[in-house]
Amino acid sequence: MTPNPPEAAEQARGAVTKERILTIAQELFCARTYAGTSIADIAGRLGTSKAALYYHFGSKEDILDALLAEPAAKLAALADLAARKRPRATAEELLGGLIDLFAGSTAFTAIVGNDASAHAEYVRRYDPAGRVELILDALAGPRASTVRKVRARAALAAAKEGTRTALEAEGRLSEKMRAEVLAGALRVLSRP
Amino acid sequence: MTPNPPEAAEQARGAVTKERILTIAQELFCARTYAGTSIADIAGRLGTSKAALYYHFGSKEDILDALLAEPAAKLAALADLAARKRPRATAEELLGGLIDLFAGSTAFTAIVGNDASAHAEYVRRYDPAGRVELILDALAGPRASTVRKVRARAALAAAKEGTRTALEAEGRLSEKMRAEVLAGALRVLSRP
DNA sequence: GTCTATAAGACGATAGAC
DNA sequence: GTCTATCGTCTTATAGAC
Repeated sequence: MTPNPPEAAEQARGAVTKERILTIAQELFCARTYAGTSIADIAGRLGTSKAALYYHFGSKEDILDALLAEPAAKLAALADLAARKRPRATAEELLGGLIDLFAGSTAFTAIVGNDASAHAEYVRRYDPAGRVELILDALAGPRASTVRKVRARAALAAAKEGTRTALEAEGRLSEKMRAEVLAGALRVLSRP
Repeated sequence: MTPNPPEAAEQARGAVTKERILTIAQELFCARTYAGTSIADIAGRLGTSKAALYYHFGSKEDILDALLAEPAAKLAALADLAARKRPRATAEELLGGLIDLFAGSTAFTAIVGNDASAHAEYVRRYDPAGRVELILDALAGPRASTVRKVRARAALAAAKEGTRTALEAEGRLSEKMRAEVLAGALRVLSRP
């Protein structure tokens, strides 16, 4: 990955820097959107020059890539689950899977359905099939009415923002909180 | 407003152009974020030069201003309601008021809580007091636990996305849909 | 009210030294 | 692996003609 690997120690330092870049980029992309964050902003926080940053990543898009590739793959798996016929996936499984996805990547949470500038890029590269919409369809049910579509979208939003808030308040998503958020999202989806 | 008003007809044409600019800007800011939309983008859709656009608005920020000033004032009124002691505002009143706000301005819906690039600007100019947080506190109740805060944030998100989806599907928010979205948001807020 | 032309700077990205 | 210096492009915004 790193060209001409010189020594184990230097390789390790490079990997650390790469991780730091991703952490900073995640924070800034979330706080100011992808389009609103410049390479200079990231380099400034990193304490290096822009050129140093380009040693680790070939482009600004590559940084976004590195942040979204893993959650995108997980989303694809969840979409497969949503498309499964029998046994049909339950709302618990789908919303629970989304909650775990949101808990696993704040960048994913901030970008999917929020940051349209990064979202366009994300869709082009990872989700040409519109997997979020696929999961929403599964949540709403076949040939869903507008009311059911509205409920599905609202449930997803509740799952997302609930997870984000819990994560912000407690640093991690405890089992208890996960159950709480999931129960809330399920209550939006269908009247008890 | 328009410098050196020449004739009623020309003034009217100017007002129409100004409205068109706002419509286009709203669409683009929502689709690509504020930071991701350039003056050239707007002028391109408008079919004029960038300079023509600057005749109607002094800056890019002024366009955002024109889109957010009215909903921001309504939000302030809602925050006053949230701060009222007796009779204390109900969750129905607060979430219903938010739904009406979301229904009244897609720009507000897209920006508040989503587009961080515009949100920072919005907060600086219109909401230094953090009125959304004030309403969330009222929804969660005094000295709220994390669970209650999570529920409040999830309810707000459900109200927002529910409204957005209904508006997208039917062009307007019917009374029936408003009641449906409100009921959903209330179900997240507290178990029945 | 709209145009062309252009200023002044930020942007993503690269070259080449160390 | 990081630097300085720079390229070309895009950005917001203005000047001045029509």
